[in-house]
Amino acid sequence: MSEKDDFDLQYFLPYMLNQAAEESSIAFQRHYKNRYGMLRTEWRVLFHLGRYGEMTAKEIGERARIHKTKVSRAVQKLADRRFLTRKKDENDRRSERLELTQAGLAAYRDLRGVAQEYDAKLVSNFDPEDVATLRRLLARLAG
Amino acid sequence: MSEKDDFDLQYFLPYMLNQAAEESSIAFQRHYKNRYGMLRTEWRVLFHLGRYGEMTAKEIGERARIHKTKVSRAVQKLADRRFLTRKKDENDRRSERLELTQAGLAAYRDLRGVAQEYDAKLVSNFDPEDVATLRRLLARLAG
DNA sequence: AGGTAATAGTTGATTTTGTAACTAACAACC
DNA sequence: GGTTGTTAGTTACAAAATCAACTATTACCT
Repeated sequence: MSEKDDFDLQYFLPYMLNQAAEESSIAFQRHYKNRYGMLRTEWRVLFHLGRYGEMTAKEIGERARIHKTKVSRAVQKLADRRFLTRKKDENDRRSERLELTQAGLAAYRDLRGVAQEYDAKLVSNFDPEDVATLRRLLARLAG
Repeated sequence: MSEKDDFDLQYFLPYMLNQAAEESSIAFQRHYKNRYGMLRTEWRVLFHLGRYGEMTAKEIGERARIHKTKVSRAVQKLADRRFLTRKKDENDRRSERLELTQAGLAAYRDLRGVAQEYDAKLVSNFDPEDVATLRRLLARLAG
Protein backbone atom coordinates (compact mmCIF):
# COMPACT_ATOMS: atom_id res chain seq x y z
CA MET A 1 0.00 0.00 0.00
CA SER A 2 1.38 3.33 -0.89
CA GLU A 3 -1.06 5.18 1.29
CA LYS A 4 -1.53 5.42 5.01
CA ASP A 5 -3.69 2.55 6.14
CA ASP A 6 -4.15 2.29 9.85
CA PHE A 7 -7.56 0.70 9.96
CA ASP A 8 -7.01 -2.80 11.16
CA LEU A 9 -9.67 -5.41 10.70
CA GLN A 10 -8.80 -6.78 14.12
CA TYR A 11 -10.25 -3.65 15.67
CA PHE A 12 -13.42 -3.40 13.67
CA LEU A 13 -16.10 -4.08 16.22
CA PRO A 14 -18.51 -6.16 14.13
CA TYR A 15 -15.61 -8.32 13.07
CA MET A 16 -14.32 -8.75 16.63
CA LEU A 17 -17.78 -9.55 17.87
CA ASN A 18 -18.20 -12.16 15.22
CA GLN A 19 -14.90 -13.84 15.92
CA ALA A 20 -15.53 -13.86 19.65
CA ALA A 21 -19.07 -15.13 19.17
CA GLU A 22 -17.98 -17.96 16.94
CA GLU A 23 -15.09 -18.97 19.09
CA SER A 24 -17.11 -18.94 22.28
CA SER A 25 -19.94 -20.92 20.73
CA ILE A 26 -17.92 -23.85 19.48
CA ALA A 27 -17.25 -25.64 22.73
CA PHE A 28 -20.79 -25.25 23.97
CA GLN A 29 -22.31 -26.23 20.68
CA ARG A 30 -20.96 -29.73 21.10
CA HIS A 31 -23.22 -30.31 24.05
CA TYR A 32 -26.58 -29.65 22.47
CA LYS A 33 -25.44 -31.06 19.18
CA ASN A 34 -23.91 -34.34 20.26
CA ARG A 35 -26.05 -34.99 23.29
CA TYR A 36 -29.43 -33.97 21.97
CA GLY A 37 -28.98 -33.64 18.21
CA MET A 38 -30.02 -30.02 18.36
CA LEU A 39 -29.18 -27.05 16.22
CA ARG A 40 -28.49 -23.64 17.66
CA THR A 41 -31.97 -22.34 16.98
CA GLU A 42 -33.48 -25.42 18.59
CA TRP A 43 -31.40 -24.94 21.65
CA ARG A 44 -32.48 -21.34 21.88
CA VAL A 45 -36.13 -22.22 21.60
CA LEU A 46 -35.69 -24.88 24.24
CA PHE A 47 -33.93 -22.43 26.44
CA HIS A 48 -36.60 -19.78 26.15
CA LEU A 49 -39.35 -22.20 27.00
CA GLY A 50 -37.36 -23.67 29.86
CA ARG A 51 -36.37 -20.36 31.32
CA TYR A 52 -39.45 -18.28 30.79
CA GLY A 53 -42.16 -20.88 30.57
CA GLU A 54 -44.90 -21.53 28.05
CA MET A 55 -45.12 -19.09 25.18
CA THR A 56 -45.86 -18.85 21.47
CA ALA A 57 -43.48 -19.15 18.55
CA LYS A 58 -43.93 -15.50 17.86
CA GLU A 59 -42.92 -14.47 21.32
CA ILE A 60 -39.79 -16.57 21.10
CA GLY A 61 -38.93 -15.02 17.78
CA GLU A 62 -39.32 -11.53 19.15
CA ARG A 63 -37.35 -12.12 22.29
CA ALA A 64 -34.48 -13.90 20.58
CA ARG A 65 -34.73 -12.11 17.26
CA ILE A 66 -35.04 -15.25 15.26
CA HIS A 67 -36.97 -15.21 12.01
CA LYS A 68 -40.32 -16.94 12.15
CA THR A 69 -39.41 -19.62 9.60
CA LYS A 70 -36.42 -20.60 11.67
CA VAL A 71 -38.51 -20.73 14.81
CA SER A 72 -41.18 -22.72 13.02
CA ARG A 73 -38.75 -25.37 11.89
CA ALA A 74 -37.02 -25.54 15.23
CA VAL A 75 -40.35 -26.00 16.98
CA GLN A 76 -41.22 -28.76 14.55
CA LYS A 77 -38.05 -30.67 15.30
CA LEU A 78 -38.42 -30.22 19.03
CA ALA A 79 -42.00 -31.46 18.78
CA ASP A 80 -40.93 -34.45 16.68
CA ARG A 81 -38.44 -35.37 19.36
CA ARG A 82 -41.06 -34.94 22.06
CA PHE A 83 -39.27 -32.07 23.74
CA LEU A 84 -42.31 -29.86 23.56
CA THR A 85 -46.05 -29.95 22.99
CA ARG A 86 -48.18 -27.48 21.08
CA LYS A 87 -51.76 -26.62 21.72
CA LYS A 88 -53.92 -24.07 19.99
CA ASP A 89 -54.50 -20.89 21.86
CA GLU A 90 -58.27 -20.84 22.31
CA ASN A 91 -58.33 -17.05 22.35
CA ASP A 92 -56.49 -16.79 19.09
CA ARG A 93 -56.54 -19.96 17.09
CA ARG A 94 -53.80 -18.79 14.76
CA SER A 95 -51.17 -19.20 17.41
CA GLU A 96 -50.02 -22.10 19.53
CA ARG A 97 -48.96 -22.26 23.12
CA LEU A 98 -45.69 -24.15 23.32
CA GLU A 99 -44.67 -25.99 26.41
CA LEU A 100 -41.77 -28.27 27.28
CA THR A 101 -42.42 -31.91 28.06
CA GLN A 102 -40.66 -33.64 30.92
CA ALA A 103 -37.97 -34.71 28.49
CA GLY A 104 -37.63 -31.18 27.21
CA LEU A 105 -37.40 -29.82 30.69
CA ALA A 106 -34.75 -32.38 31.57
CA ALA A 107 -32.71 -31.42 28.53
CA TYR A 108 -33.09 -27.76 29.40
CA ARG A 109 -31.89 -28.29 32.94
CA ASP A 110 -28.96 -30.31 31.78
CA LEU A 111 -27.89 -27.75 29.19
CA ARG A 112 -28.52 -24.85 31.51
CA GLY A 113 -26.05 -26.37 33.93
CA VAL A 114 -23.48 -26.82 31.23
CA ALA A 115 -24.04 -23.26 30.05
CA GLN A 116 -23.58 -21.84 33.52
CA GLU A 117 -20.32 -23.68 33.99
CA TYR A 118 -19.16 -22.74 30.56
CA ASP A 119 -19.95 -19.08 31.02
CA ALA A 120 -18.06 -19.05 34.29
CA LYS A 121 -15.10 -20.70 32.65
CA LEU A 122 -15.06 -18.22 29.79
CA VAL A 123 -14.64 -15.25 32.08
CA SER A 124 -12.61 -16.95 34.78
CA ASN A 125 -9.39 -15.30 33.70
CA PHE A 126 -10.84 -11.83 33.45
CA ASP A 127 -11.22 -9.10 36.01
CA PRO A 128 -14.83 -9.22 37.27
CA GLU A 129 -15.23 -5.49 36.73
CA ASP A 130 -14.13 -5.85 33.14
CA VAL A 131 -16.61 -8.66 32.68
CA ALA A 132 -19.37 -6.45 34.02
CA THR A 133 -18.37 -3.77 31.54
CA LEU A 134 -18.30 -6.33 28.77
CA ARG A 135 -21.78 -7.58 29.49
CA ARG A 136 -23.14 -4.10 29.83
CA LEU A 137 -21.79 -2.95 26.49
CA LEU A 138 -22.81 -6.15 24.76
CA ALA A 139 -26.34 -5.71 26.03
CA ARG A 140 -26.42 -2.22 24.60
CA LEU A 141 -24.93 -3.29 21.30
CA ALA A 142 -27.50 -6.05 21.01
CA GLY A 143 -30.07 -3.26 21.05
CA MET B 1 -40.90 -23.27 37.09
CA SER B 2 -41.13 -24.61 40.56
CA GLU B 3 -37.41 -24.48 41.12
CA LYS B 4 -35.00 -21.63 41.48
CA ASP B 5 -33.89 -20.50 38.05
CA ASP B 6 -31.66 -17.50 38.01
CA PHE B 7 -29.67 -18.23 34.90
CA ASP B 8 -30.83 -15.73 32.37
CA LEU B 9 -30.17 -16.29 28.72
CA GLN B 10 -29.53 -12.58 28.38
CA TYR B 11 -26.39 -13.00 30.44
CA PHE B 12 -24.98 -16.06 28.77
CA LEU B 13 -21.90 -14.75 27.08
CA PRO B 14 -22.01 -16.74 23.82
CA TYR B 15 -25.61 -15.65 23.39
CA MET B 16 -24.85 -12.02 24.12
CA LEU B 17 -21.92 -12.08 21.74
CA ASN B 18 -24.06 -13.53 19.03
CA GLN B 19 -26.82 -11.01 19.45
CA ALA B 20 -24.40 -8.11 19.52
CA ALA B 21 -22.49 -9.47 16.53
CA GLU B 22 -25.61 -9.88 14.46
CA GLU B 23 -27.08 -6.57 15.39
CA SER B 24 -23.87 -4.69 14.71
CA SER B 25 -23.36 -6.44 11.37
CA ILE B 26 -26.72 -5.63 9.87
CA ALA B 27 -26.23 -1.98 9.08
CA PHE B 28 -22.78 -2.47 7.67
CA GLN B 29 -23.76 -5.53 5.67
CA ARG B 30 -25.99 -3.41 3.52
CA HIS B 31 -23.00 -1.60 2.12
CA TYR B 32 -21.05 -4.52 0.75
CA LYS B 33 -24.20 -6.33 -0.16
CA ASN B 34 -26.15 -3.66 -2.00
CA ARG B 35 -23.24 -1.71 -3.38
CA TYR B 36 -20.96 -4.53 -4.44
CA GLY B 37 -23.10 -7.66 -4.33
CA MET B 38 -20.76 -9.24 -1.82
CA LEU B 39 -21.30 -11.77 0.91
CA ARG B 40 -19.64 -11.47 4.29
CA THR B 41 -16.84 -13.87 3.46
CA GLU B 42 -16.17 -12.03 0.22
CA TRP B 43 -15.92 -8.78 2.05
CA ARG B 44 -13.49 -10.29 4.51
CA VAL B 45 -11.29 -11.65 1.79
CA LEU B 46 -11.34 -8.30 0.05
CA PHE B 47 -10.49 -6.60 3.28
CA HIS B 48 -7.55 -8.85 4.03
CA LEU B 49 -6.07 -8.35 0.61
CA GLY B 50 -6.67 -4.63 0.72
CA ARG B 51 -5.30 -4.16 4.18
CA TYR B 52 -2.39 -6.57 4.20
CA GLY B 53 -1.57 -6.91 0.53
CA GLU B 54 -1.10 -9.89 -1.73
CA MET B 55 -1.41 -13.28 -0.09
CA THR B 56 -2.68 -16.81 -0.66
CA ALA B 57 -6.10 -18.24 0.08
CA LYS B 58 -4.59 -20.29 2.81
CA GLU B 59 -3.13 -17.30 4.59
CA ILE B 60 -6.47 -15.53 4.48
CA GLY B 61 -8.18 -18.56 5.91
CA GLU B 62 -5.70 -18.77 8.76
CA ARG B 63 -5.81 -15.10 9.64
CA ALA B 64 -9.58 -14.81 9.52
CA ARG B 65 -10.35 -18.37 10.57
CA ILE B 66 -12.47 -19.08 7.58
CA HIS B 67 -12.68 -22.61 6.25
CA LYS B 68 -10.84 -23.17 3.00
CA THR B 69 -13.95 -24.06 1.02
CA LYS B 70 -15.53 -20.79 2.02
CA VAL B 71 -12.40 -18.88 1.08
CA SER B 72 -12.20 -20.77 -2.19
CA ARG B 73 -15.71 -19.80 -3.19
CA ALA B 74 -15.30 -16.21 -2.09
CA VAL B 75 -12.12 -15.90 -4.12
CA GLN B 76 -13.88 -17.33 -7.13
CA LYS B 77 -16.65 -14.78 -6.94
CA LEU B 78 -14.27 -11.91 -6.40
CA ALA B 79 -12.24 -13.09 -9.38
CA ASP B 80 -15.39 -13.40 -11.51
CA ARG B 81 -16.24 -9.83 -10.68
CA ARG B 82 -12.70 -8.72 -11.47
CA PHE B 83 -11.95 -7.60 -7.94
CA LEU B 84 -8.85 -9.73 -7.75
CA THR B 85 -6.40 -11.67 -9.88
CA ARG B 86 -4.76 -15.00 -9.17
CA LYS B 87 -1.39 -16.16 -10.33
CA LYS B 88 0.38 -19.39 -9.52
CA ASP B 89 3.13 -19.13 -6.99
CA GLU B 90 6.20 -20.23 -8.95
CA ASN B 91 7.88 -21.59 -5.85
CA ASP B 92 4.91 -23.74 -4.96
CA ARG B 93 2.58 -24.30 -7.84
CA ARG B 94 -0.17 -25.65 -5.62
CA SER B 95 -0.94 -22.22 -4.25
CA GLU B 96 -1.92 -18.94 -5.83
CA ARG B 97 -0.93 -15.41 -5.02
CA LEU B 98 -4.07 -13.29 -4.81
CA GLU B 99 -3.99 -9.60 -5.50
CA LEU B 100 -6.65 -6.93 -5.75
CA THR B 101 -7.28 -5.22 -9.06
CA GLN B 102 -7.82 -1.49 -9.27
CA ALA B 103 -11.54 -2.12 -8.98
CA GLY B 104 -10.97 -4.33 -5.96
CA LEU B 105 -8.78 -1.75 -4.34
CA ALA B 106 -11.34 0.95 -4.97
CA ALA B 107 -14.06 -1.17 -3.39
CA TYR B 108 -11.80 -1.89 -0.45
CA ARG B 109 -11.06 1.77 0.13
CA ASP B 110 -14.69 2.67 -0.10
CA LEU B 111 -15.77 0.00 2.34
CA ARG B 112 -12.89 0.66 4.68
CA GLY B 113 -14.09 4.23 4.98
CA VAL B 114 -17.61 3.13 5.69
CA ALA B 115 -16.36 0.64 8.24
CA GLN B 116 -14.32 3.24 10.05
CA GLU B 117 -17.22 5.59 10.30
CA TYR B 118 -19.53 2.83 11.35
CA ASP B 119 -17.19 1.59 14.04
CA ALA B 120 -16.88 5.09 15.43
CA LYS B 121 -20.62 5.47 15.45
CA LEU B 122 -21.15 2.18 17.24
CA VAL B 123 -19.06 3.21 20.20
CA SER B 124 -19.86 6.91 20.15
CA ASN B 125 -22.17 6.70 23.12
CA PHE B 126 -19.81 4.65 25.26
CA ASP B 127 -17.10 5.68 27.64
CA PRO B 128 -13.77 5.33 25.76
CA GLU B 129 -12.26 3.36 28.61
CA ASP B 130 -15.12 0.91 28.50
CA VAL B 131 -14.62 0.55 24.79
CA ALA B 132 -10.97 -0.22 25.32
CA THR B 133 -11.95 -2.89 27.82
CA LEU B 134 -14.49 -4.27 25.40
CA ARG B 135 -12.00 -4.60 22.59
CA ARG B 136 -9.40 -6.12 24.84
CA LEU B 137 -11.72 -8.81 26.15
CA LEU B 138 -13.16 -9.52 22.73
CA ALA B 139 -9.68 -10.02 21.36
CA ARG B 140 -8.96 -12.53 24.11
CA LEU B 141 -12.26 -14.31 23.63
CA ALA B 142 -11.59 -14.60 19.93
CA GLY B 143 -8.54 -16.58 20.94
C1' DA C 1 -72.49 -7.70 8.21
C1' DG C 2 -69.03 -7.59 4.45
C1' DG C 3 -64.80 -6.49 2.59
C1' DT C 4 -59.98 -5.39 3.30
C1' DA C 5 -55.96 -5.58 5.79
C1' DA C 6 -53.05 -7.67 9.22
C1' DT C 7 -51.14 -11.60 11.83
C1' DA C 8 -49.36 -16.60 13.26
C1' DG C 9 -47.44 -19.99 11.34
C1' DT C 10 -46.12 -23.19 7.39
C1' DT C 11 -44.25 -24.58 3.00
C1' DG C 12 -41.43 -24.47 -1.26
C1' DA C 13 -37.78 -22.60 -4.11
C1' DT C 14 -33.29 -20.60 -4.07
C1' DT C 15 -28.93 -19.57 -1.92
C1' DT C 16 -25.40 -20.40 1.17
C1' DT C 17 -22.87 -23.32 4.22
C1' DG C 18 -20.71 -27.61 5.83
C1' DT C 19 -18.65 -32.16 5.07
C1' DA C 20 -16.11 -35.38 2.48
C1' DA C 21 -13.91 -36.81 -1.20
C1' DC C 22 -11.06 -35.44 -4.79
C1' DT C 23 -6.88 -33.48 -7.87
C1' DA C 24 -2.48 -31.67 -8.35
C1' DA C 25 1.81 -30.46 -6.49
C1' DC C 26 5.30 -31.01 -3.15
C1' DA C 27 8.11 -33.40 0.75
C1' DA C 28 10.38 -37.03 2.99
C1' DC C 29 12.20 -41.22 3.44
C1' DC C 30 14.27 -45.41 2.27
C1' DG D 1 13.93 -42.84 -8.05
C1' DG D 2 9.75 -44.67 -6.28
C1' DT D 3 6.53 -45.08 -2.44
C1' DT D 4 4.06 -42.81 1.13
C1' DG D 5 2.33 -38.90 3.34
C1' DT D 6 1.08 -33.75 3.24
C1' DT D 7 -0.63 -29.70 1.58
C1' DA D 8 -3.39 -25.97 -1.43
C1' DG D 9 -7.26 -25.65 -3.45
C1' DT D 10 -11.61 -27.39 -5.83
C1' DT D 11 -15.81 -29.92 -6.38
C1' DA D 12 -19.96 -32.73 -5.26
C1' DC D 13 -23.39 -33.73 -2.21
C1' DA D 14 -26.03 -32.94 2.02
C1' DA D 15 -27.62 -29.72 5.55
C1' DA D 16 -29.28 -25.38 6.73
C1' DA D 17 -30.57 -20.46 6.05
C1' DT D 18 -33.10 -17.06 3.41
C1' DC D 19 -36.91 -15.19 0.88
C1' DA D 20 -41.39 -15.31 -1.07
C1' DA D 21 -45.66 -17.11 -1.41
C1' DC D 22 -49.27 -19.45 0.90
C1' DT D 23 -53.26 -20.89 4.53
C1' DA D 24 -56.01 -19.93 8.26
C1' DT D 25 -57.59 -16.88 11.54
C1' DT D 26 -58.46 -12.42 13.53
C1' DA D 27 -58.90 -7.19 13.45
C1' DC D 28 -60.45 -3.13 11.39
C1' DC D 29 -63.48 -0.10 9.21
C1' DT D 30 -67.40 1.79 6.99
